[in-house]
Amino acid sequence: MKPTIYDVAERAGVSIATVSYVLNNQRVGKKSKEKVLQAMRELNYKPSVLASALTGKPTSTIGFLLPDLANPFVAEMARRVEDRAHERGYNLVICSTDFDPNKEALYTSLLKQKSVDGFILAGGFKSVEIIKELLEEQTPVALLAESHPSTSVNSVKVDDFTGGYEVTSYLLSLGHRRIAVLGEDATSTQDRIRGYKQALMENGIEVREEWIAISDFNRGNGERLVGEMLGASDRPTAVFACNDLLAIDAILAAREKKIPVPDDLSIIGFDNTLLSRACDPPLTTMEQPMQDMCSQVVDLLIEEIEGKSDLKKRIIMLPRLIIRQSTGPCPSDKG
Amino acid sequence: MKPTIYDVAERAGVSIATVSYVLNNQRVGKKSKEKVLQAMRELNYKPSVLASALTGKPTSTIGFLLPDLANPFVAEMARRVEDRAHERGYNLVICSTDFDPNKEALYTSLLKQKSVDGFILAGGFKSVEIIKELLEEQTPVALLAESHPSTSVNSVKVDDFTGGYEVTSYLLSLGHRRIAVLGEDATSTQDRIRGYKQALMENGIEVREEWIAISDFNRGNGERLVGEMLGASDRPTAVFACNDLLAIDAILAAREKKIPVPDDLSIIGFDNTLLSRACDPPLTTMEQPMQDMCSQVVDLLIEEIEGKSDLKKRIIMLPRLIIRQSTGPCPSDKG
DNA sequence: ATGAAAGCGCTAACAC
DNA sequence: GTGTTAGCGCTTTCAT
Repeated sequence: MKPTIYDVAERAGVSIATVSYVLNNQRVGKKSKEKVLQAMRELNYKPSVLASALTGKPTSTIGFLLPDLANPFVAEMARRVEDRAHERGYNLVICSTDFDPNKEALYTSLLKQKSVDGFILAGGFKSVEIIKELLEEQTPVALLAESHPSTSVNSVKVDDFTGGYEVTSYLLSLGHRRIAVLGEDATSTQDRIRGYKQALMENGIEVREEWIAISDFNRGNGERLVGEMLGASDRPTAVFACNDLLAIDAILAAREKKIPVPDDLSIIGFDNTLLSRACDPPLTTMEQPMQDMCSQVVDLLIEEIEGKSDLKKRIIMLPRLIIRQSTGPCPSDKG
Repeated sequence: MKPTIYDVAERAGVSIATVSYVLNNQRVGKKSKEKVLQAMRELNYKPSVLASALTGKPTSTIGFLLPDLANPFVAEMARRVEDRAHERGYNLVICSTDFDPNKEALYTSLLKQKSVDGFILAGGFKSVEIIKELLEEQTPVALLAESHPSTSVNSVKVDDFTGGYEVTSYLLSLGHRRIAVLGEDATSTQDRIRGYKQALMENGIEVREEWIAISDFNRGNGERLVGEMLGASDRPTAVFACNDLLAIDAILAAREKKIPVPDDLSIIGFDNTLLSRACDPPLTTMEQPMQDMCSQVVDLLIEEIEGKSDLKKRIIMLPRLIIRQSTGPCPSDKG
């Protein structure tokens, strides 16, 4: 049987209270501390997190709800969050919610039963009610790549509006005037599109709603949407995809239609994932400072969990344009 | 405060035992059962997994140790495992071990303290000692995309030897005689290389050790290794990469050296991940029946956890060749 | 500085 | 069929 504090206490010739004290670095005589430590080593004793959690102590476990672990961007995020959490002595329970409010409710409830200390909710978390509920019951929460303007909750994200604005400005600077957007049904997309519209407007360019496509989360859907836009006689010369995965959809659509990228069509992504280097042509994209963002949410959450700070923060980071080979001057402008 | 069985019992006018019984679907009178259920609803009662686990019941949590969540292949695997686990009512605690035995030891120990019911160890798990240790203490374990011939442990994987053999046979059938391999330091690579050598030998082709490259786990390392092989005057006409990520490294190396794929160099991958469709040219690759494999390990592990079966199984699935555009006839053979 | 003992929420004999 | 009660392993108050 696994050794318990009783075994350790007995072996060290002290009471279980004393053992518990050394476990928690409380006041203990140097001598008995040494004996206890010795006994622990000899028995290869590992305290039970369960038992200690039952008495009210935290479990050092964080629930991480994300849309879909199979998405490389999300997976990379998960890895960064995991790393930081481990560094801080926490474990991660990961659940993919598929943008489904039912799953969100299910998993938050489940994880609460398992006494996670807090939640990190990653971009694309749908249910504001759940967030509010967690907040009300004082469950520590932090949002990653997402924020809720009206709610007082910790969050870390990039400035999506600026991102959209800068992407569009860059395309404009290349001479493009006919710029399409491919996004998904998420708040980040909305903000990026606002930035896109702003940039167009400032340059006196009309926004064409038929060039704003929102993909659902089925793989290949973006490819179809871009295909349709490219099929029209009057087609865009540039596509701003709201993430790298969608940008690849756009590349596939262009390839299908035999439209050379970037010569006849510029494509720009968002996220700067591994994918953006691997695809052909390598993707011009907006980089999100992933590592930083992930460390920050974890730290934010842990601060709240450990009660070191009860002020909520909203951290906004700035994205950065990475120019590769999927973008070029507007065709009609060329020599 | 969160309601406990005591609250429920009081409200329903029964004893806590009765409440516990309905919780566990034991013999209870229909009447009191109804009352208890009613009380639970009214109080929005959720049982504490901690407390029940402390009495020896399982936690319905599985520890999933994998090499690196940021690797898209691994992430996809994680997602499948997650799905199946959730279907069966289990949660997943995921830890990336980076092929580092120290991390492996750390996380298994940590998760044992948190009373996970069992472990799934994914391909590339280094430490045989840890596996043996888990086995000895009767901790349920299942291996995914990995197996240990000498140990009696549940495992699910593809037949790597056959995979390597078939990849090589296919390349041979295209006329290639100078075939390089790019692998990583994993048992799966070793088996695939055995298959590769076997196929070469059967065709009377000499194995050239300088064409067998093993990449470490630093990104871009594979690219360098292939670059070196392609730089030699006497270079291979085909590269067998032991996973899609490495195949992309090979594509990048070829692109760098301005060697057209597949015209002057055929490249073949393994895994059939999302990447293989997205890259250019789309990758010919061996498909692992990921979804099946993942469901199976989860089921295998849960069977052991729930004590429904104490026989160990080793499940071997067969990989399947997916032909896309990264492979073609050997240059010198061409019209 | 250390120990005795109550209690965290639940399970499972055992008794009725 | 239902209640009583003794734990599960640990924390923590209160004495000493």
